[in-house]
Amino acid sequence: MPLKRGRAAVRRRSYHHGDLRRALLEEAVRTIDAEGVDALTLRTVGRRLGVSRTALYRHFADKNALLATVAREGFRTFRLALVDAWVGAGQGLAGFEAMGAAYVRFAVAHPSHYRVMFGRFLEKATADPELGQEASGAFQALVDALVQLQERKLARPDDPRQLALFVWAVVHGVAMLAIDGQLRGPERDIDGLTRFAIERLNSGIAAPRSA
Amino acid sequence: MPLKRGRAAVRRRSYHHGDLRRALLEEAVRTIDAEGVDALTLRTVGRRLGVSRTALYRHFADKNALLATVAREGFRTFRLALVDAWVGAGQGLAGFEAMGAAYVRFAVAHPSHYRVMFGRFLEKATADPELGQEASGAFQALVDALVQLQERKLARPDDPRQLALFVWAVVHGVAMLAIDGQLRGPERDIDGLTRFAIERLNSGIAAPRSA
DNA sequence: ACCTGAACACCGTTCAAGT
DNA sequence: ACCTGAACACCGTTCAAGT
Repeated sequence: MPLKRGRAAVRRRSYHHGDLRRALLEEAVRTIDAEGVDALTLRTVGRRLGVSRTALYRHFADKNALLATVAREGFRTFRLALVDAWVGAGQGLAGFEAMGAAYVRFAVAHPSHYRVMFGRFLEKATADPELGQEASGAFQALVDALVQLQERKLARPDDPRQLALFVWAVVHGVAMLAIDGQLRGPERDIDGLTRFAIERLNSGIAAPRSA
Repeated sequence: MPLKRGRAAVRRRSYHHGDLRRALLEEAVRTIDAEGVDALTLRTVGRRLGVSRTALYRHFADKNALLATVAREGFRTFRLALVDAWVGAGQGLAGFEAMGAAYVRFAVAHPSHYRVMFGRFLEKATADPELGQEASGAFQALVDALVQLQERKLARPDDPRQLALFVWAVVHGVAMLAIDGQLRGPERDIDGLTRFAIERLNSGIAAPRSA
């Protein structure tokens, strides 16, 4: 089969002195998003890139390190999506709502990737400090938004980190229920719950009128 | 090694005509709670019970079926814990708060078990309808409580299922953040966030005064 | 420097065979 | 009915060897 050989050779050449690390990462993300984490095997990734199944060890310590990097990159694009929504909607309460919607949208669009980012987070984070940093960055985007809301008297003057953790828990909870398939049947649509949650959330963290 | 043989024989006899299914289930839960889902291998479970590694297939279709049953039993004790807290605190708002605290407490006490219950729920649920029923039962305990709060004018007169989904998302979010190790460092203690979340939650779902 | 191929110690699952 | 043991097709990882 010269045709197949030829194609493999082309692939091979392009990574042989190209960025195999980058290619491995992208292939991993592709597999995870399409088939889930369990479907990710180092052997398959290697085969798809036309590379031996152990070539990966030149670029990552082990499979866990690969997953940690996948999670790290996930947090980076996640943060960008959140900030984009916040800025795009002109900040303030509208920005806050847009950010919440963007949060859930990201999780629903990339459920498996999202799960890698949050599942058994601690173990991966201690092994890869940069992952912890990226995650903190995403969280910080939320804190920043809340601080601004507080300055404009649009949110309660509680500790902003405490407030942010609460908000995070709410959207994280909605996202997890959504991607784990718990939102089925009547009155369990994701968008409906997201809107409702953000509305009730706003009411829960709103600044008291008497203040 | 006659001593070891003797002990194995005793073990063997007790399950040989005993309830191996039950024993397998309990051993699985024990391993999951102690070492996590990934550490659960059919071979180890069999070895620990002094039984061949394929004996399990007489009682469960496969490993997934075992996990689905583990999840199902988890939902049962989970529901009981929630109802206990609700009733024990005399229902009403105090009962609602107790139920929320009990929710997070259960997840923190059995993180791996909790993860099995909620992780990739849909696939397991469709394979095991009884699992879906138990999960719905736990959810229903929450709906029932909210309906009662509404009757006493202690909660907004929204659709109780929508309200329940929101509340569920909040406590599920707090629980997930807690067991995934995201609540570390200053002002990230679990109890503090739980209390804060329930308080803000109450404020978010409270009945409007003008009603 | 980067990659390969054989080898190792694990998996879940199947199935003919035992009692 | 219930359980076993060998066998199969998979894993991640290691390591000597190639270029």
